[in-house]
Amino acid sequence: MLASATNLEDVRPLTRLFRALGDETRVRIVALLVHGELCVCHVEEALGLSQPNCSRQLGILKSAGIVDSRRDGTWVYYRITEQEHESVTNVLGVLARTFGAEKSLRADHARLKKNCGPDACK
Amino acid sequence: MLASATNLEDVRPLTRLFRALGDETRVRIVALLVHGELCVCHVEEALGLSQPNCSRQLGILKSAGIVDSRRDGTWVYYRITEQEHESVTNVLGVLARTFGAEKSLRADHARLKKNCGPDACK
DNA sequence: TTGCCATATGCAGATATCGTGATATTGATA
DNA sequence: TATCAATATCACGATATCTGCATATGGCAA
Repeated sequence: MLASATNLEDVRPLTRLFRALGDETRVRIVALLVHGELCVCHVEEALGLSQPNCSRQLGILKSAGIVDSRRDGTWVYYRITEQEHESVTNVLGVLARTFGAEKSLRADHARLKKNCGPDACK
Repeated sequence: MLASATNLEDVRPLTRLFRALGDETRVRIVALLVHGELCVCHVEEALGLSQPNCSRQLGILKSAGIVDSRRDGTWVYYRITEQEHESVTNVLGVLARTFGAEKSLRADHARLKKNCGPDACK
């Protein structure tokens, strides 16, 4: 039976990914994080998001397994996670190639990251 | 300014794609169509969808620009479309590689397609 | 401890999405 | 023309998503 061949096991991880990325803000966040980890306040500033909204979108990406976070004092840094499913890795790879090529963005990103210290936010 | 670097023009086509694929049923449909075009009734049967639902999902994929359709008599055949944006093509390529590798699925698909004639449905 | 900063979460209203049953449309055929 | 088969759409209720405001948490420093 065909229905069983397209089994849900194969489809679910991708659906989960797509659902999480089905939002302009979150795609922009991932496009940023493709260049390396960033703390919340800089994503917030870079994309012009409100603090609660930024935190929430990152939370959604995190619970979808797309990003992970580490705490450093008061700051929380988010980065794109290593993936379990190859197909998911590949889709994220497309994003990396699509947005990773923009040198100006990468430079901005590096500057932001460098400045991410006690006096960097606000 | 960083916000302008991650410009919406780059992000929108991908967001549109992800949004359309952020549903299990639609990923399964795309996984089927990766092997070639199919008429509605066979997608319906293969995935165990109600007729209105199947037509609706295909409509959503179509208005998202992921699939296209041609009419042949009473039947309407859907297929995956050539894409304008390279990033979108690449994501669909991942799906093709992910689901295109399943030989059994492809065989089922070929059989279904072959049977798609006056007496094939129901 | 107190106070402050960065981040997270609860709540609420507006909006969007999903799936179903009923109905409309379109094309082939008699 | 009438009729049937395949597909599309409408109307609806149930459910989920999005975002702002207010508030809570967690860490640091005085």
